[in-house]
Amino acid sequence: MYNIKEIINTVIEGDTIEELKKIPSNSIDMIFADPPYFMQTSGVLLRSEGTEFQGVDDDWDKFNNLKHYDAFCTNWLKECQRVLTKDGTIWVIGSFQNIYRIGYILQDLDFWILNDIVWSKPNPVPNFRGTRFTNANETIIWCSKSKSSKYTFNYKTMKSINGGKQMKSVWDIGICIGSERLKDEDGKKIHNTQKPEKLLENIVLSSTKMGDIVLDCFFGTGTTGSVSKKLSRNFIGIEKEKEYVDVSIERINNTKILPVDEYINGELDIKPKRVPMSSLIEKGMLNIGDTLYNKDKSVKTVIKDETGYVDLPNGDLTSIHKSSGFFQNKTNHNGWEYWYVVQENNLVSINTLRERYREKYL
Amino acid sequence: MYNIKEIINTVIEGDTIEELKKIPSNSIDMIFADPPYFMQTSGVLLRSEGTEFQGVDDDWDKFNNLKHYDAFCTNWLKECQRVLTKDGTIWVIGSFQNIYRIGYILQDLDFWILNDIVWSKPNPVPNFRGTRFTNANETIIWCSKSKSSKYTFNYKTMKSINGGKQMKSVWDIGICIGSERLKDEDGKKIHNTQKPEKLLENIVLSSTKMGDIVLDCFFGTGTTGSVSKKLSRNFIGIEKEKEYVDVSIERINNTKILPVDEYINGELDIKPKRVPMSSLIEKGMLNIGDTLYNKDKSVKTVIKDETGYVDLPNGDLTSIHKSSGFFQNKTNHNGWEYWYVVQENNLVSINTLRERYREKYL
DNA sequence: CATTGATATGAATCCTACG
DNA sequence: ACGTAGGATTCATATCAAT
Repeated sequence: MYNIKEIINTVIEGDTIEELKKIPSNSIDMIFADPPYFMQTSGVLLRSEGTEFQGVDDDWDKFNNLKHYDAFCTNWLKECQRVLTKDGTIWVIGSFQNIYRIGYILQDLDFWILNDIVWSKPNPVPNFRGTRFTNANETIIWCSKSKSSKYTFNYKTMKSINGGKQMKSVWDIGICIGSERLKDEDGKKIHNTQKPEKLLENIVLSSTKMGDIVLDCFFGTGTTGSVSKKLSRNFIGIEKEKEYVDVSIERINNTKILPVDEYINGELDIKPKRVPMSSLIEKGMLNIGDTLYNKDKSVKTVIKDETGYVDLPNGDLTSIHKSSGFFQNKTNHNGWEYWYVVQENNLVSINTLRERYREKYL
Repeated sequence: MYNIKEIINTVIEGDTIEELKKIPSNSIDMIFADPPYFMQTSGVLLRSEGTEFQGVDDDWDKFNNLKHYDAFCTNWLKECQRVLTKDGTIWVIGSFQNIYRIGYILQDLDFWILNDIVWSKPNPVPNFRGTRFTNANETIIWCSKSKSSKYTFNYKTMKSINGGKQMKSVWDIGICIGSERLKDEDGKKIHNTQKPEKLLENIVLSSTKMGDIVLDCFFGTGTTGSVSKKLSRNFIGIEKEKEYVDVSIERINNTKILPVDEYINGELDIKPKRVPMSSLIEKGMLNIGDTLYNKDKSVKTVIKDETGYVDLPNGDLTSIHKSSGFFQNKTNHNGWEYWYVVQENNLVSINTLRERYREKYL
């Protein structure tokens, strides 16, 4: 069994399942997995001008049949579930050839699907023969370890990155080409399925915090490691092929850690400490007997006890939240934004008092 | 067992699996299926202003667990496979809650996936609580009955509709709202999951020919029937709920058949009849012993026999296609466009001779 | 009539820290 | 583990009223 501290920010050369078995349980915050797709391609595919299209024809993508592929995936996904912390999440990318096997197995293992992200490619490989729609998408399934996991999702960070709108499950990202694509001395691509960094940036920024441990058990050229380093996360890579291990280590060594900004440190998603009404009363910022008003003073109530409960017209005692809901005839309620109090002849929001409390005492 | 002619362009009220069993084998050209998604929602979901979101809470979407759902889907998908013609195709739509069950079962039943289409929604329901990425996509899996099916795909029709570019597997289509959404007298939506007609238009136009029989075994409000009628295809609907049956019949009666155009009749995808070299020789348009040249006359060969085989420099006999490939040092080859023959002192493309043959004899 | 603004709503696995 | 209270949360489009 590995000591987790000794394998952090390293690439382990070895078989995915064998190496996963050596990682301690409940030690990994997030996993990204880009397994073999089992493309089941056969023969050569020619472009219309007669040249040969270089698709995925690697030995690592060969399986005897779907059932073998299922067994393989069940094995490594079980180990992934074991090594994840209880609130950890896993992302698995695939295409129509394999993603239905992956999704089915994930559900059978009681992973809980949070989203299925569509990687929509503006520049996909066209369908050379005109036999189908251009296959312009891959799917990334995002799951928590279990239904009850309190997973990390940096909602406001992603909303801000997305120009102030909720980020959707469809991501338009170009395939990995140009200078980002790793090539050997002859200019030949080193790996057939290198993923674009933008894809991993979205994944890492949305589902991890600074300092988290990200595991990629099909490391390839190390995109996950490089992006994790850039964004001040820790990574662990597992990769079977020595050639890829060497390439990824060099790539990560050449990667610079970015200056920490509000997206990287996730400050937009830090939740302020909770403040109960009783704390304001305890500090004398509010008092039992104080009258609370809504903004236009058309509604009022009185603080009745040290917990901050107020009275309703029928005499019931209840929280500032329930009471604000009652007076607005709504089922929800945020009393902090509804109620005001008169202090020194000014109408002051109790939310303002809460902010003062946080500044002074937290 | 139904007589297929008697159920064409009708809506059958009844249980999906029971009614499918009464449809003759190998009788249906295309199936569109929009099964229950088994959403597994619970409780109420409130918008931030406090009103309740009206999601899918119909009895037809309730199952005990995933295994029951799997068994249900296996049953109806098996019947679908039986009723499809050998070259028939099926489209099944779903969301992340169920589509991995569907895709897995389809593959286990030896359906052959042709594409997974992403229905990308510009106007999805937002995530009210900020807990995930906005779920902005559904998936439609398109399969042929078997790997060897010679399925219909109107490639050029779809390319033309798409402004001259190959149509991709990602479709941007808005959800069904406004006047297209069927409502009752009180203005309430009749069905919780009515699909947009644009979606079905793409499906019907791409994968069927005029006059084909389209089956929808979860007919709902009859979008499939209405679109099929508009586009001069035949439909059969199966629907359990009498309310939906009545609504769909009225809807289809009010649907007008569109004037047949080049998209509806699929003329862009009509393939010219194949003409063997032997036919041109038989009709005396070419003769054994004729010399064939490439366009600049730098390469030549001679027709050696009645099948139209020509000789290579090494003496081998081979087809016009293989030989044109040989001289261009390519693995592919279209001999019709490469070779010319001298007739009445003019260099004439053998492709021109083929066109003359088609005009005269086909 | 054109424009602006308020309101309604759609396949949704939609909260969580603390006691 | 479970109940409770604190507290956070939406986008595109259609319709209709008001200007």
